[in-house]
Amino acid sequence: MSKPVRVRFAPSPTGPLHIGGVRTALFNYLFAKKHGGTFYLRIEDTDQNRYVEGAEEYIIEALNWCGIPFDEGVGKNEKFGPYRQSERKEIYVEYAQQLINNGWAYYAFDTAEALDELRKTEEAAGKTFIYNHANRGTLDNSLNISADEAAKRIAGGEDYVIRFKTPVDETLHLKDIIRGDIKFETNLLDDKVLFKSDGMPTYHLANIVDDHLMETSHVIRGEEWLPSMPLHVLLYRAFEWEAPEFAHLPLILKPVGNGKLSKRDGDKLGFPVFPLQWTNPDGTVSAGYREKGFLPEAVVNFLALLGWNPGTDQELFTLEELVLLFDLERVHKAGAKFDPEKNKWFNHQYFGRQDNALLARELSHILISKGINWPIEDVAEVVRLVKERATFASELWDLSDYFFVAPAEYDEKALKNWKPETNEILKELAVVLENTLDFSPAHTETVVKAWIEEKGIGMGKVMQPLRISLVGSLKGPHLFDIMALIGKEETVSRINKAADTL
RNA sequence: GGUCCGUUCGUCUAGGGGUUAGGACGCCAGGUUUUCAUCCUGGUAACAGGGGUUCGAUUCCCCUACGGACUACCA
Repeated sequence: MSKPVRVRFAPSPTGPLHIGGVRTALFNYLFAKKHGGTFYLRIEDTDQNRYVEGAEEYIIEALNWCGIPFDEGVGKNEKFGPYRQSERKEIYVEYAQQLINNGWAYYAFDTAEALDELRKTEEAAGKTFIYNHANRGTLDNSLNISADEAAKRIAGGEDYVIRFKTPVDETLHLKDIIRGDIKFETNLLDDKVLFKSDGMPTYHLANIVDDHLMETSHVIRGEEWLPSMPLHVLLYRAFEWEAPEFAHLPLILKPVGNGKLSKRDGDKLGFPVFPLQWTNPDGTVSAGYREKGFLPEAVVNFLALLGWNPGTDQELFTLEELVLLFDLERVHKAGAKFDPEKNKWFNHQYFGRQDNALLARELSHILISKGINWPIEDVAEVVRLVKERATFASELWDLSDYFFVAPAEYDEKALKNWKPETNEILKELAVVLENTLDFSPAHTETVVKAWIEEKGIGMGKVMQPLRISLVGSLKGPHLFDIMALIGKEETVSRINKAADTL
């Protein structure tokens, strides 16, 4: 590996970035950083029909949110720019011409309709139509007419495309870093369109030209590109360029059933498949990891382990560790089913490590919207007590509402053990607490336990009703911690209210 | 249909010619927590099938089955 490592993420701005795309970007990023190389972003917008407003910005924002920003790309260190293929049109024209001149490509005048017709007839006969060496001599292209005539037709405004003249009778032995050796027969390949009649190159031409011009050392992309690898390698040969190394990543599959992960799976099973929320053209909104409360570290960690692992039992990694350990040779070959549960587990891991003060600020927003005004230090203390129960910040309110608001109703199931004498016990306890000056958890615990001992009643007979009085149900952190936070007055009031109403 | 890729617990995966086939998620049980959750401990569960090669194959080879991708003037 003498060349400096330069890898790219090259999405099409046709909509929000899919989680599979994020993983491709991540692996490129990790590989680049691991080898002290460059990770660049190229926008492959050669299909004007599929261009979607805002998609490019979305991609950039998503990469940034994930913590895997590009080093070079649109609007950033444009050393090899422009990085938008739509702005590189003339470059492709030039290279397409070069291919024509060297006999590696030819003009084809066949209309889309004519080709469709051929496909249909072949299919009806149980065969597959492929535009290649077997029939290019009989179709409407420049191979079958003189150069003058071809030039005349083009000058006359006739629509044409440029097709690759695939070599014949050759077995290609290709190497993929992940999959090893792969063989292809050139005779089975088709003469792909390199240049469209609308004046734009197809993916294949633009991709090869740019990867070369932008000095790409490794092409790391999804498995769906594997079938076009022979074409790409052949193109490098036609241009007499050194080809980069290739690595085709396994796909991310549906959690249940067969096939690759799609937007609909997320909707159906209730998890996001996009990093950031996205508003579709029809007004519907597709959920995003960020808006659902996932932490970027958790998403990255989970994605990194989908198809790769370092060979140890470690599951939690910082980005730095991933960079250090990442190795394309250790990428799994088979597709991986997306597991929303494990995804959540990762979030829970990272969620619990967050700073209490930071989470307190998030919870405060909710409190304020509900007209509750607590000192931020106390909110932080609440967070400290409940956060291990949460996977997302959005759960914080439901897990802690009783700190801020006295229970409006009591859980019926919890009331099963409520005895006739319970009300009397609570009344007495309220008095005891009323007369307790130090309301710190340690002290109230001593006081209450001593009182229980003295009364000679069971712990459960007191603690359970006490919890119901304060919380409304059988859940939550230690009661004495709760009491200290809500204060004596509130504690006594809640106990009396329960004793009076239940 | 054709081409290519793939196949270890339900899921993500480690492993590799001789292992009690390891870990994680999930699930179940026990413990801690006088509650719930967390946490801890334990349990459940896998080499797709058939042929070879070999003293021995889950591991290497072949076939079959199954899964996937591609098969556009989309990327």
